Formats: sequence, structure tokens, C-alpha cells
Amino acid sequence: MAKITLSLIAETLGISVATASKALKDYPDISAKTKKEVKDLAAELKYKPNSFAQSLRNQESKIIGLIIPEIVHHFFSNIILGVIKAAEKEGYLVITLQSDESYENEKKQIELLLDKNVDGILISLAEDTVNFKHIKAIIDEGIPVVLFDKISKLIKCNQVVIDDKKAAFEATKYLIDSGCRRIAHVRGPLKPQTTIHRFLGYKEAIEAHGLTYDKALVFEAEHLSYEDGRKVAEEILASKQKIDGIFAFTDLLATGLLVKFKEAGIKIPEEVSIIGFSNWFLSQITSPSLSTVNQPGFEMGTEAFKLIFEEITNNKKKVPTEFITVEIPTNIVIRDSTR
Amino acid sequence: MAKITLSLIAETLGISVATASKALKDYPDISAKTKKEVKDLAAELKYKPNSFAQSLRNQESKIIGLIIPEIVHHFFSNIILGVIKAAEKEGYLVITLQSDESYENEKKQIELLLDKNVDGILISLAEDTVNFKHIKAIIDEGIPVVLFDKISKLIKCNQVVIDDKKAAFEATKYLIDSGCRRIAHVRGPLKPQTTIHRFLGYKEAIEAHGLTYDKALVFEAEHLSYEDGRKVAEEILASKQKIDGIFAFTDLLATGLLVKFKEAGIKIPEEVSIIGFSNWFLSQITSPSLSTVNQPGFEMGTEAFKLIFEEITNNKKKVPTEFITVEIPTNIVIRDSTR
DNA sequence: ATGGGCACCGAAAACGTTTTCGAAATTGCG
DNA sequence: CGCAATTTCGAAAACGTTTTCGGTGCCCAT
Repeated sequence: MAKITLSLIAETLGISVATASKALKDYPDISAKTKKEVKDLAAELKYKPNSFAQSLRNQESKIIGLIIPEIVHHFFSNIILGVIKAAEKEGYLVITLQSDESYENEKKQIELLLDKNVDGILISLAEDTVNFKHIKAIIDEGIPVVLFDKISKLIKCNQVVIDDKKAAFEATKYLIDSGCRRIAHVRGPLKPQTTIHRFLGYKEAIEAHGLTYDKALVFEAEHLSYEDGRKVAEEILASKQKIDGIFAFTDLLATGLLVKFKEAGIKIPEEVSIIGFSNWFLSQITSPSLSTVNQPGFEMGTEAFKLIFEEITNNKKKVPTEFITVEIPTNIVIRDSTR
Repeated sequence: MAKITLSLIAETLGISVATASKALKDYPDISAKTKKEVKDLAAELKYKPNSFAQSLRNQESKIIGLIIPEIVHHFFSNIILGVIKAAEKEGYLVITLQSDESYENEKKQIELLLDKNVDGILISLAEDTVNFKHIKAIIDEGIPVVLFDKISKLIKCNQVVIDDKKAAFEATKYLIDSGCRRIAHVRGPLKPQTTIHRFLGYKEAIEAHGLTYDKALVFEAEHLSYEDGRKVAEEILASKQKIDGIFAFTDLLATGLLVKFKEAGIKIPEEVSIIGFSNWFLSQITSPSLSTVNQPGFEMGTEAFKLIFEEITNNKKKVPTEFITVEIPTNIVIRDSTR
């Protein structure tokens, strides 16, 4: 039951630890015979190098950190999965933490990860993070950082995003192409950049297709909840605005809208088309099922890991990395809530 | 920019590394004066002990592994969150892996975690795991293991579960108490134990309340999908069985049933009450919203971590742990799909 | 015989921390 | 003042791996 170490192997073979180590790693200055002996014995004893010792010696943990605002969330859990699967392929493991959208937590958690000497950190910024000193500090320490989804252009590092404006443009365009002429937009609270970009995409699509943008058709939801979707639907109904299409900021809002409109006796999609955003699981099971914009979380996670892996490898080879912002393409998923 | 190590501190203070180390950990054989000097300097230089060295020396990583079948899943992502939050409080971080319900992956991932010298492993077994040698092997190596949700009584270790039978009993009882007399059960495929337990709970509730159990009222869904829920609904309708209540194995099935019944012009809950299982997010947004059994993932995760933490601490103190199986209580959530 | 070149191996330092054990310095006490 | 007890510290080993930098031998050519 003794621990299987290099020195054990070396001892039973009558060679030195150095030779044993080099034999296992195919150093050219070890004879084929010795290599075979060492490898055979290692296999027989099921030798597993001690990762603590390796990490200490090589100054790398083969672990990366992942901080997201909210784990229990269809989009984010897809990102987690994408990161973990991509990392696993390259021999990396992932420590996940949830910031709860809090700047303070984010800061503390970065410390925790640095204390564990992770080889890099992937972050989707918390909502109330407006100061980026803590992020810049880790970058200055030489630890690779990749930002995804909730990012900031002010930070010099690799980033992974979707093109919200373009996606919103296309969603709105689809409504227009399918015959809608008075299209409302239900947007979220102003803070995240995404709100603005999706709004702009909506507006540009309207104007690019010979329709006139009407401020009265833009409604703001306080939160991004199902309940808020219902509330906004009531507002729309109360406003007596005549509309035949809605582009909602997110699927949850869209679902609230859809249900309330149905309850009000309005036929979806015959009278009003509705399109959401994110392609969460629930959009498949509303009735009618919800058309939406697919926000590919898995791919974003995969790409984020690829970027950090490249930077880590570059750093080892002392070659500088030039930072890029990767845009993951979105696509429209047409179901039954649009004509 | 030099690394802040103990020896750096020791050198600038003109003492030995040993003394510096002991000063920071309040060893009784260090004078108050020296302690203060060391601590002050450490704080000033922002000294952070190197975790590699600590791990190597102390033989512990302060990291635990978590293997689950599927990350993108409301119940499981709640478990992840519960584990991570509980771990964070005790100074542990969590490496998460997804087995994809595959025994082979499960085995490989356990290896990965052991290679990283995690201090313990939490596992929800994959569906096609029927052989437990790989789990027993880690336990024999002295690594604490806690099983949760998908467990096996054949493995001697701490476990965290819900009482499926009792929960099913109560769900069915609620239907009976609210006036249902011909209650169908839609169950899943036979393999997981949960299927059997929930069925038994249903059956016992029926019999305990003066109703007669009728095999013809039990329907089997091939998978646990929304689509399968719809299919089973058609079966039920085609069978011409007169029913006034349904207890479904899971919310997704229940949702399929609910939608199909509504499409067939049957009023929910006036004509047929439906109750699901798990309290996924989607059960709030069906119309009518779905009554269900709350399966508290977060609490299960928290409890699973507590158990492994206790075992780790026991092991350090050389006190033996006696294994227990913790049952997390479920509760019924009544919404609008039941009378 | 002498030296250069080659193939093979090992000593030792290094990564940074923790802890045992013994030594030195100080104090207490008779 | 002498001896024992106590306080305070440091040397060194240990955790296990990796890699540099020299060695040995041995062969071959001169």
C-alpha cells in the first residue's frame, strides 16, 4: 500500500530518480533498454505522478477558474458545459464559482482562484461590476483572463461575445419579412450593454425596411421575469396601440407576453407574432412554441476555453498573444409564435 | 516583482524560514514580538502561501470533485450551486465534471480527479453504471466519496437522497384529498430506482385511501421528454379510460400531458388534475401553472458537501466515520393544475 | 597510448512549505 | 552562584518531481 513514487521505481530498478523521470518522458539521453524497464514497471505499479509535486516544480496547475453570475440558468449552464468539455480535451479541469451578480463576490472569488494558482480565469462580469481594477490586476500579474458574454471593451484581453445588434436586427427583419408592420420591442433595464444593442438592432431593422420607428412601440420591463412579461403585456393592451408583432429582449419576457395575450383572446401568431431571445429550454414547450434567437452558450464556452488555452500555451513559449474579440454567430429558430 | 515567499520574509527580517512559518501560524514557541514583525511584513508584502507547496507538504488540495450526469438541467445545476456555495464557506473549491450518463466517462473522470489529488468526490451515478468497482476502489484508497440522487445501496459510503416513495404518496394523496377518484400514473422507464419508488408511493396512496389500484391506469413513457408526455396523453385519450387526476413522474412529462389534454378540449384542473415531480422552472410558466413535488437540489448539494467535509475532517483526526444516508424532505407545491 | 566524441547515467538544486527535534539563551530558584 | 526549567529559535528533513550540468565509461581514430 506504499505510495508509488519515482524514487520507489528507481530503487527497485537500481537506478536514480533522475533517470527514471527522464525515461518516462522519453529523454534522448536514456537508453532504450532502461526506458522500457522503467515504463514497464511504472505501468505494472500503476504509477501516477504526484500532481502537487509537478505543479510545484512546473509552476502550473492545469486548472482554470470560471466565474459566472448565475449557475442555475439555461444559457450559463450551457457555457459551463462548453468550457468543461473543451478543457477536459486538453487535460485541464475547471473550478466553477458563482458571483451572484455581485462585484464584491467577484473580487473575493478571483482571490480564491489565484490562491489556488489556476493557470487562467474565465469571467462573465457581474451586473454591478463597473470598476475593472480587479480584473486588470490579474492580467498584470501575468495570469491569462478571458471575458465572455458580460464583457467590457475597456479591458485588454481576449473576449467572446455575440453580436446582439445583428441578432436583434435579424429577428426584427424576420417579423417584417413575414408581414408584420407595427412591431413593438420589449426591452430590459438599461444597465447591461446588451439591452442597448438589441434595441438598436430592432430600430435599424425597422428603418432599413421602409417602416418608421415609433418610440411608443418600445416598452421597458423592470426585470427579465415571466411576471414582468405579463405586466408589460397588460401595458401594451392598455395603451391601445395596434401592433402585429413583438420582439422581446428575452424568452422569459416573451413567454409572459405570449400567455397574457392568449388570455386576452388574441391569437398568436395570427394577430400578433412574438419572437424572443436566447432559445432557452422553455421556448420549446410554450403553446404555441416560441420563435427565438439562439444564443449558443456551449459554443461560447468552448471558444472561451480555446482562447485561454492558446494564451497559456503562448506564455509558456514566451510568445506574446494579441488579444481578439470572437463573435459567435447566432441564428433564428422559427417555431409557432411567428407567421 | 519578485515572488513573495516565506524565505523572502525570513531574510529581510533576519530570521529563519521555520520561524517565519511558525509565527504566521501562531505557534506557542515564538515570541509575541517576532510574531508581530512577521505578520506585519507579510501583510505589507501581501504574502500568499504557495498552494502547491502547501498541498505537497500537507497532502491535501482543498479541492473536491463533483461528477453529475448532466449539467444543463434545472435540478442538477441547483445541486452544483448547493455544493459550490457550501464548499466556499469552508475554504474548498469544486471541480465539476459531466459524465453524460456514461459509465466509461464516469470512470475516466474519477481518474482525472484522483490525479489532481482532490480531497473527496461527490457523485451522482450515471444511468448505465451498474458495476461499482470503480467507486469502491476510490473508497478503498481512503478518498471520501458521497453519493447523491442517483445512488446505490450497495456502496458503503455517505449518501444523500429524497424519499421518492413518500413524496409520490403525498402527491397522490393530495389528488385524492382534492376529490380525484380515478387517478392515473405516468411513469418513466424502469431502470432507475426512482421509477419504482414513485410508482409504489402512488400505489400505496391509492390503496390507503379506500380506492382500488387499477393496473390499466398506469402508463409508461419511453423517455422523460415533453414529446413523450404528449404521446402518453394520446394513449390515455385513446384508451377511453375515465380519469380525473394524473400523477406524472416528472414535470416535463406532466407539461406534455397538460398541453395535449388542453388541446383535446379537456379542462385542467376542472376535469383532470395534474401533478408533476421536481419543481423545475418550467412548471411556473405552463398554463395553468403546474402543481408539483419540490425536489430541493440546492439543499441536497449543501448536505452532500457537509457530509464529505465531515468525513475529510474525521480522517485528518483519525477518527472513523460511520456512514449515513440523509433524506432531504420534499414538499408539495400547489399551483393551478390541481383542484 | 592519447585524445576526441559519443552514449548513458546520476548528483544535486530547485519549487515553497511544514514540523520535528535539538540547541541556545534566558529565567527562576535554592 | 550554580543548576534546572523555560522560552525562543533554527537546522534539516520531508513532500515528489524536473532539469541542468557534469561525470563515467567505451569506441574509434590517430
